[in-house]
Amino acid sequence: MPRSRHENLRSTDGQLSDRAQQLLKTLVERYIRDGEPVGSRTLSRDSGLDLSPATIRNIMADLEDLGMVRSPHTSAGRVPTARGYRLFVDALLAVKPLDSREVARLQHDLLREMEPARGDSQSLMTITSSLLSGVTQMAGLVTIPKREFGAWRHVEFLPLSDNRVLAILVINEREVQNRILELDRAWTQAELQQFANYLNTHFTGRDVGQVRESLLKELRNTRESMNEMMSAAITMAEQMFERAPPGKDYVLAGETHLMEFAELSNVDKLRQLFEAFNKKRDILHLLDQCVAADGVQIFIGEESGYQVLDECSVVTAPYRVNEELVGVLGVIGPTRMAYERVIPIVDVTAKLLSAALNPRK
Amino acid sequence: MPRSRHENLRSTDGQLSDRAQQLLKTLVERYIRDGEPVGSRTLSRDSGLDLSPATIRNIMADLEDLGMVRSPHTSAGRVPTARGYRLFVDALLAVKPLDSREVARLQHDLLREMEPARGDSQSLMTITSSLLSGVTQMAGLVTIPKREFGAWRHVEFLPLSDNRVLAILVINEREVQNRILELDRAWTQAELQQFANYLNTHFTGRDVGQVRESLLKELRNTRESMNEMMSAAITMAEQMFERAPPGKDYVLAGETHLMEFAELSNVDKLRQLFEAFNKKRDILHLLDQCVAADGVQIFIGEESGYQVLDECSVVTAPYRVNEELVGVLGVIGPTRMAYERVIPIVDVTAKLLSAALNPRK
DNA sequence: CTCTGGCACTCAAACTCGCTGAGTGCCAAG
DNA sequence: CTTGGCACTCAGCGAGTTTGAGTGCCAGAG
Repeated sequence: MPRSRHENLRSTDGQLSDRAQQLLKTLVERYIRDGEPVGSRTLSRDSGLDLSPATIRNIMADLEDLGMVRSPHTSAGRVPTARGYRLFVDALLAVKPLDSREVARLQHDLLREMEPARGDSQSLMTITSSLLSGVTQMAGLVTIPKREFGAWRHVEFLPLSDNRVLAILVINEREVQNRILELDRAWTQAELQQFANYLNTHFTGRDVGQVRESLLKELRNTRESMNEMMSAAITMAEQMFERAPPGKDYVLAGETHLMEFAELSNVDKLRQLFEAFNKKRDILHLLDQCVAADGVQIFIGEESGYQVLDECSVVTAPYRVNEELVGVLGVIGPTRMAYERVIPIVDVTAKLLSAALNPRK
Repeated sequence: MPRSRHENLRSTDGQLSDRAQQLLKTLVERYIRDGEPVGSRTLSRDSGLDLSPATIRNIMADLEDLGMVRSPHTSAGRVPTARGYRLFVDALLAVKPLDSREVARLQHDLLREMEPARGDSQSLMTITSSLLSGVTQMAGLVTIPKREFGAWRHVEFLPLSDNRVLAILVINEREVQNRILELDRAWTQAELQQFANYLNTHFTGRDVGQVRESLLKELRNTRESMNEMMSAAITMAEQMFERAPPGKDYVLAGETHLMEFAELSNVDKLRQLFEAFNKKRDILHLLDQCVAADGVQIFIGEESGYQVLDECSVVTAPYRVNEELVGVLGVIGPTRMAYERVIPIVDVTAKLLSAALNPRK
């Protein structure tokens, strides 16, 4: 139990008093702006509450007991903790939905960059990541969707040695994926051609995700009634989908921006962070958690559970194709970032990317 | 004209005396080992020359006049300059050709990693780059060859909208390249199929580079005698080769190692370096100069002409396919690197990669 | 002419000291 | 509950000191 002498600053359910919230808000805003511990005098001046520094000191002591703020050392001002940021972001921050002129600008920039890469979703991810990083001056991040989407265009099978077959699948206008299939027997080139023809006539123009699903269903339901050729063709297509695309898992851009922040000027910390980016595993795991939740997600500092992200926050939003969430994008920056600006940017960018990926346009 | 009072320490043609060379050698070795300015006393002890510190100081003054060494400040020892390193690697360094056990180890590691990626040269580059970085504890670097190589396997043309065609070229076992061709008129799927058939029957199994050359020749020589179909097919194939592969230009690995070096602990310098890696342009230009020269090439510090590489050295070696130099690989590290070790490693790795890429095995 | 010991000198790095100013905690009075 | 007052703390800064490694130069020995 906190030994604060001002228990009544919080209402009974553990919430903070309005006054305390207002002060926390001002403190966080100040700290985000200047990056320096905020003292009671400053708060007294800037909070608009007309309280003396002494009173504010009392309230700050309470906030400290609650773990919302802390002092770097005895005679410094207060700095928000992860928990303080959390409250700030959840309850105190008024995210204004981004000036429509700015939205237009983002959209314009994105479309301009995307123009030459139309139809190649890998490039779209890269471009979007760069845009995010450029506009926020932090690191941009876009996951490559695990689920395939887009219109089935064409498939081609080429025999390799040892029962192996190279499958080439063209999706959309210009997206080409290739896998190696390990089969249980060798097929002649003519047979493979037949399979490809069969699949192409059936599936061309349909959404790849749907194709995948209907393959599963069709195989189970009508296996007996199929002739050998159809059956083999479908088995191959199935295997093609099973082998996950070998590509990378997310596209990162503008990592170098992170080097400009004072709180990351520790080279060792920086190194660990960059190594985590390269290893990808942890970051990916974190991002996975964000695909599920609709809307903007925020991880603040230690909240993420990964030690390297100590002094970083991650702001993400999922993007969708055909109403289905398929990936996330976002930014990574110092905990001390301008959430107010970053949140709507990430939000809008996710929507713009969704729009760009959406087949009907 | 240097005002040294010991002109005779150099022989008439401007070379250094043996003694001075020996001292420079010891100095560079020391400095590479410890990273700290080397004083006259240390040299007197370690050079094996049986000279007093005072004498050595005189010689050092000469070396300083010649721009081989410099003092960080008055009362510090001497540190090699780029020119000093240059003389060291060119004349003083005895590169022993790497223990055959170590070669075997390298080869073993490389082959083990490459096994699952056989036939996909992009992956081979990535793997090689990682290996270089891992074994040298610096940044590894492999350029993607500009010239294509490998056996033509299969080509496929798919019509897109607006006279555009998606060309898919399969090389070797599993390497798939695709380009978009902008043509002067639309072709039907059947026509495109004919073109592809024609090209495949003619070229399958042949080296892509040779195909490219013979396309140029054939088109000029026999254009008149060809029927329209052949002519169109060849024009398309030509265009396919013209459009450079869209991929990246080099594969970098282990940049993070560079953060561990004291001379790069300046965050700002580090940022500039990493930005140069991302922009690629300058680095690529530097690497281009290395493809021509056979054998190991070394750029030391400012020699490269790029300001960001100030305190870095780049050690490269070209690799080849079919006796032809097609790309370079190498490492980037601090000027103060163990050249003696790095040079043979880069050399051998280039040979190993060449072997792995060589079609006849 | 070459080498060497000696000597004066320089300078970065490490440490101390004291000061200042921003800020705190606590208390007693309004 | 709020406030002014007071004692206290502590990082940061600048100035001063010491230390040690190392230099340059000189004069004498070989």
